[in-house]
Amino acid sequence: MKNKGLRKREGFEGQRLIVLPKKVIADFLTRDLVTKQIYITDIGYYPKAEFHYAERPAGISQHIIIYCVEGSGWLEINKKRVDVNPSEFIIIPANIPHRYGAGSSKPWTIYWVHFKGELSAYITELILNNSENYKPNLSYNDQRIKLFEDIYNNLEKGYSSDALRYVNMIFSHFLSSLIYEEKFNDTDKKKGKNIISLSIAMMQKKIHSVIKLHEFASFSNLSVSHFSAIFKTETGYSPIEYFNHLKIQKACQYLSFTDMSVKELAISLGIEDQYYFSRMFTKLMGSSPTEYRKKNK
Amino acid sequence: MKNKGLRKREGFEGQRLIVLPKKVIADFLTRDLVTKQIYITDIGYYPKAEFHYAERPAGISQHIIIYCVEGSGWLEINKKRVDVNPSEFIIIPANIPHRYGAGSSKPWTIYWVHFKGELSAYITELILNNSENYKPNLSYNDQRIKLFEDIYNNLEKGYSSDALRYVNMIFSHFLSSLIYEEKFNDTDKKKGKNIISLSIAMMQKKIHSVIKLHEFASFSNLSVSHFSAIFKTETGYSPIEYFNHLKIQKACQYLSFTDMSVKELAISLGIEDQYYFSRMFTKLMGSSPTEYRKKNK
DNA sequence: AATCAGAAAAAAATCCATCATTTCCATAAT
DNA sequence: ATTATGGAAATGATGGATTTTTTTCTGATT
Repeated sequence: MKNKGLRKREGFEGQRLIVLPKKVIADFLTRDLVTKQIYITDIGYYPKAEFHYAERPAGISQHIIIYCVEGSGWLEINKKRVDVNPSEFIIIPANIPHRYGAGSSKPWTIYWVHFKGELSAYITELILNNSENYKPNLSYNDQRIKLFEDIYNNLEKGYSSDALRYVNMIFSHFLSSLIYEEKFNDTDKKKGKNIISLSIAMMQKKIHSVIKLHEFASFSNLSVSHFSAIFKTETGYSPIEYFNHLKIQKACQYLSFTDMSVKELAISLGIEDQYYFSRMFTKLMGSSPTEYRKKNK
Repeated sequence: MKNKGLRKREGFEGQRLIVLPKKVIADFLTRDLVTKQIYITDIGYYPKAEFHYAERPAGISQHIIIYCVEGSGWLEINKKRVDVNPSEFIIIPANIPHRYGAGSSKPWTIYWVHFKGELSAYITELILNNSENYKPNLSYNDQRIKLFEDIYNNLEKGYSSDALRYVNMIFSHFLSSLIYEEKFNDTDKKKGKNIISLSIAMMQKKIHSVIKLHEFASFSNLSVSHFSAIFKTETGYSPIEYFNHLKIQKACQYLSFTDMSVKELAISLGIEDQYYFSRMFTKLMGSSPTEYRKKNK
């Protein structure tokens, strides 16, 4: 790593890389029903890839995905120059001229993979749909990296048809995570975290009672004014307004599925004054409670 | 569940099931390049499925996979009777006459899925290769169940083309785990071999504490200098640098998915000085912690 | 070849200070 | 009940100076 001033293509301390043999590609990957859809041809990891540089005036026949862990780099494609920073991906479609390289001050650390197959162009396109400037819109997720490492580790063990099929099926999963960010992240993580969603959960639980604004506020350990303010910016509604919406929603359910009178209904939702309830309902739903019941029963 | 003596096909307390609408199958799943390879038509979960019973004298056009979590059941296919016990899978190829049902004393709890697609017959065959009596040779692995639940949860949210592609690409991963048991289980097990991956595992476990270099070294029974040296050649990073990277990655997750303050975060990662943490983060990720949070939330 | 000890050089951690930004409350107006 | 506003307090970002730890290097030992 001491050849300052030179651009190099391979050889970094700690690097790992696997290039699938031509024979394996020809004999198995392009023939097997599973792998011929999508298969990896090369995969690797370059830590602190000083002077890393690649120039391909005619592109290559594989699609390329690069994931930058650290440091920075750049990509030049279609006369566009794209900076690449930590926790960003880039995708380079097959047969498109391009150049890329590590940044000079802080060279990037990257995972990369080349792939082909009958479905590859289509998938690449889907990823590009979720991208800006060849960078998919994604946030950090270590599950994605685990998939990558799983792939790498299995390939390292050899090229049995088993391993190859297995690896490329996981690769599908990996690719899907680039196409559909939100789904990939959604699983269970972002529930019950912040003050606002906690408050909303509380509203849902206490839908049958009267709760004053200051109770919500003190539940959240915030002053009334401040609580109000952030609630509004987060949800677009002020707290009580939101709470009332929930109540009206509940009312709709009761109207459709029970025979409760409007008065009973109002009381069960903690709204003492049935007339007030009726007016509120009408204002929100466009029709009065009984009208609504007629229409929806 | 009180209809003793009767065999029933649907309806168990706590059951979950999704049947993809015919229209979705016809309009999207069989047409999209990705999904037409493999797509799910039905998926579900039946807890304690008392009197569960299905008889299909001509089979059905989808392949079926059933995973038994608890209790027991049986399958009759090709004149063979197969007992099904906890943590076992069974696979039933399309168009083969069969019957199956829950055991009478301890009825099974099952996950199940029906699938079709151009590749489905081939995949089914591969799974059968790894099976005895229609039972894939597998040991318990909860990652597999997680994949299943991920699939279920995403389907539950709707049938957008995004969700459908995503789900069926994970399904690929799931299926591959049935074909290649050893590989699927291998991921973390084989890590325990060399000193470096042991150290990294330790880092991951102790991500919340301060650990000095000499502790890592003595943990590995190596001198500080030697440990440092081999760590660097293997990973491309020096030990503490690597450890810090892990911490920053963790920080990214917390920033995206929680409302923890930067100070709390720093402390939770064993970095007493929040200012130092902030600087380190910025240096590595290119943006300060709160900037990062804004961008990725 | 693998390992260690020791020392110099490099980098990381700590501490302190400063400035910018955000959060928060009290008050008043709507 | 909600929104607007000003000022106080807390939090966060950044820089420099200093101390501590880590990294790297060399040569010696097993």
